[in-house]
Amino acid sequence: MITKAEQTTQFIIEKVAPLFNKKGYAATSMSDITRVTGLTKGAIYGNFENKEAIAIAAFDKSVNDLLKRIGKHQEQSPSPLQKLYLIADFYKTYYDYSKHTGGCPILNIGVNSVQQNSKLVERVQYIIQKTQNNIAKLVLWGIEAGEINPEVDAIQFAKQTYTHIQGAVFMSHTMNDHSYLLEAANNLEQTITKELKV
Amino acid sequence: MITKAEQTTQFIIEKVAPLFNKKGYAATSMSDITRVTGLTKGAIYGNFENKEAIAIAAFDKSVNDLLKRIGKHQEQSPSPLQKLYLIADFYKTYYDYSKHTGGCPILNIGVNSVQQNSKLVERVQYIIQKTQNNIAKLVLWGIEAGEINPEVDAIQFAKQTYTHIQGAVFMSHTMNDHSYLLEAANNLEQTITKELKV
DNA sequence: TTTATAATATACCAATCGGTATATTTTTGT
DNA sequence: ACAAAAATATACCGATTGGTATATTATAAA
Repeated sequence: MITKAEQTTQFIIEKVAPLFNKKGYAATSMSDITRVTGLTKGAIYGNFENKEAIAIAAFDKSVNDLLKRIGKHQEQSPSPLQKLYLIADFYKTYYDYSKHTGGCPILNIGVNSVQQNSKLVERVQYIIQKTQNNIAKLVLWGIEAGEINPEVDAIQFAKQTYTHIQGAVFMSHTMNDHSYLLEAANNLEQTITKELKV
Repeated sequence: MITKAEQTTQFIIEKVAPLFNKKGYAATSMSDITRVTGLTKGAIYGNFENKEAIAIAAFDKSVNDLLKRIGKHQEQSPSPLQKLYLIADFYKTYYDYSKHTGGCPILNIGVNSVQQNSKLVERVQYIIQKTQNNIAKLVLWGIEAGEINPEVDAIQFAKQTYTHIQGAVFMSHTMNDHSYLLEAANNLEQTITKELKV
């Protein structure tokens, strides 16, 4: 049985996630939170211990939504090589998607919680590491499957790929220009074709 | 003649720039500013109209220091191709440099002022555009000088290069790991050698 | 339908926010 | 050394901050 409070908790998280994403931890106030939810402080503090707990739940929600989406996009092919192409393909649509969630949670929360909020930055680091490992695993899997050149350094490729993508996310959002993400995605496709594909 | 106020203004900016860089606009308070400067509100508001003016001056100072440093580093060679290599070389040392200035001003102020402070984000956009144009100009100059393959798309290369570097700045600082910047710099050197050099 | 409990609203707290008026001190030109 | 002006310090402003104690309302089991 799903209680009323559990519903309210989810409702608050959904409403508040884009806010923390956009403004960051310090700049998001409790009155911002009551405003976007239409609830009072009593309701908010009845469901969360403090502001930090809300920010953490909001980050987790944003990231889980994102990871689910990327995961689903990769289901279009069972081949590890094709899954790598599908990651590039995913980021062609990421500008519009992340706009309506208040920006990229990894980038935004990463930048504005580093050396500011240890709990948040630890979560960001964990997600980055996890995402990187997933890319590296696809490469190793592709090598096993004979689809990818066995001389490729999986971890180095994963780091380089994720670095470039996050750079493109930053540039596109800061410059209000879709093209950085499009070109980074195209570039990734070319790199896969030239340097990974057997 | 340099007045006392002008001295104080510069002093405030120097002390405060790493603070805004690290914490962002909203999270940096006037009491933070009086604390790190050792001055009172009277002195601060005697030299700046408001908090936003301090943040803008701090950003300009951080960026000017950075651009001067990159410019100086490139003076080591008159050749446009070598200047591109020197840009890659510069970013090998950027992790330590940007750490003691509270992080990269372009990345940090970019992320936390986008859709929050139009004056700041406009300045960030201007600097990104300017830096990109400088890279593109080096490529064009290198083509004219016969050092660089004339088929290279200068603007595309500049965008891609700057995107990758900013991604590496983000990753290194968020993950507390120098290697992202080192590997991005090495990667840039390889790209110059393989795709630009005639 | 009643009752216990869970969930939300209201009203408040001290602390801090950005900013200002004025008093005091320091600098500057003479 | 002195007076005028510039620069800095002090003391305050109303508004807002995150958070809490308590009152009220809604839910759910009997």
